[in-house]
Amino acid sequence: MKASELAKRFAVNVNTVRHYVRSGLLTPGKDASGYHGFGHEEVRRLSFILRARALGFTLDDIQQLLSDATQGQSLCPHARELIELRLREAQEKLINMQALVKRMESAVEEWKKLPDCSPCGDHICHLIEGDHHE
Amino acid sequence: MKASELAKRFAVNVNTVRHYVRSGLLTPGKDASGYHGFGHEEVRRLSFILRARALGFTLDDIQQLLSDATQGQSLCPHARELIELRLREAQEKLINMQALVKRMESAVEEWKKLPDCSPCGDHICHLIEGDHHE
DNA sequence: CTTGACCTGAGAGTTACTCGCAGGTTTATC
DNA sequence: GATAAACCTGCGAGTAACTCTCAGGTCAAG
Repeated sequence: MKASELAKRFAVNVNTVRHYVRSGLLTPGKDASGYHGFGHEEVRRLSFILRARALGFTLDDIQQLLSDATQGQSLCPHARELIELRLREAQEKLINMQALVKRMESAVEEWKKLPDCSPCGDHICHLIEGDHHE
Repeated sequence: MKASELAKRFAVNVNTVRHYVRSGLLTPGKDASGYHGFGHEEVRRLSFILRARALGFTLDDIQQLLSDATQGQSLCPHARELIELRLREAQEKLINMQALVKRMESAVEEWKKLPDCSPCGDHICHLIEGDHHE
């Protein structure tokens, strides 16, 4: 199976597959003419990668887990540890995003009540510099 | 005023100031020995940049707005347009983040009930590949 | 046998910093 | 007045996870 076929099968961009190959997450063989040969093993690996990605693991985490697996270890303890870390990070990021969206929404609302500013020496833009979103 | 003094005044990393200089957002003069000279104008610009950044504008947006301003135009219409765009993007990102955090939280909960997997030929990790978070 | 479709690896671009480096400057000490 | 510590400078590279583009190789059809 070639990269493009694998990509189609999982509905991902072919460049994503190539990126995973380049990063060492996938290690397809090669046929006589230099084309990739993705087999069962690679299909399973990509499936695993996409699942893990959807759970918030970084590609580097996934690389570590796969490397645990090829050494015959159970990767579960490692996976449990990592997901808790990534979850905490994601929760923090979420809180920041929520605050940002709130700031942006209230700025949009406030700005509706304000006229456009004419340029003057004191400020660059009273909408952005105003104190209505402090 | 040198870069480090400006940075301290706004409590940002001095490298951030330098980054803004490199990107053309700040355009300090130079003194005889090659050190930056940040004056009132630059202080005002940095203040504007930080406010705009906190409202979700990208540095490229801010560059555009500042360039409008130096051409004597009112940048408000442009700012209104841009913030609506960035807000839509941020809302979408927020929704994705919320979904991700939810998936992660329920995975962590589910995994508590499951034992570590022993390696077997059928899967890489049943926690990650399992169907409990579909 | 040529055209067009497809494949490959490698390199660069994205965002907004952040860090490290080599070399120049200023200040304090002896 | 020499020297060392503590600054400053621009520049290059690294971060995450792709995505795009490119030149060059391969293959099937007409």
